[in-house]
Amino acid sequence: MKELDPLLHSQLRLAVMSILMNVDEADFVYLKEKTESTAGNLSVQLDKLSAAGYITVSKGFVGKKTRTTCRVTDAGRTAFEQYVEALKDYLNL
Amino acid sequence: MKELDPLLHSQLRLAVMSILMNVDEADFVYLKEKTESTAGNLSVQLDKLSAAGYITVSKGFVGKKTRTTCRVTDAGRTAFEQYVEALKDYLNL
DNA sequence: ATTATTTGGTTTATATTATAAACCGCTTTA
DNA sequence: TAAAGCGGTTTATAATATAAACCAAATAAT
Repeated sequence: MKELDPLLHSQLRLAVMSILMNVDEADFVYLKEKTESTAGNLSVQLDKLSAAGYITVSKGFVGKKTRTTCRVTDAGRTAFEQYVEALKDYLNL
Repeated sequence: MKELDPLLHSQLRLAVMSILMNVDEADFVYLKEKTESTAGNLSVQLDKLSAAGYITVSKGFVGKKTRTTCRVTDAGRTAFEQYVEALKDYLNL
């Protein structure tokens, strides 16, 4: 049985990656709403994905307010796809 | 986004359930080999699945040696199927 | 026949993880 | 100018996964 990438095998990180796979970019507030997570938890998990090189996190401004934007990287995309393939074995798909 | 049953969202427990979904029953030694897990880890995770009512664990003898046999219950089957459906959303399947 | 060794596990300790709570700086509103 | 919100981060706590240590019974070796 293939190993399941532990970085992706976490509900919140997987949800974030899943969203980012489908949109060009998404900001912190959007991800928080979509995933129904707390800000603290989301912040931590984004850091981990970022540290792993699976996403990029960039901070900018929209007017006077800060805006944190996330994108999936090529490495993240590949990791996600491999994770999906590995999971299929487990799910009998 | 649907919640992912935390009992199933664990590599080893998922592997065990995945195996049990396909065979009528499987014993401890077989599960250990197939999942490449340590006995301690497997023992703990089988207990959890059993406590949740997802599997039954029965101890018997084959000759003079003990034999621990596991089967998935109807509740386990249902939970597994729901988990798979929920995951599909995340994986974009 | 007694002393290893192996088999089939369980229990307990530890490291990792997920999660929430508390906090912080900046803005807007009262 | 105080207080309330927004957009987060940091830190503490609870839960989880995992391995290490252990145990009893059976088999093998001396």
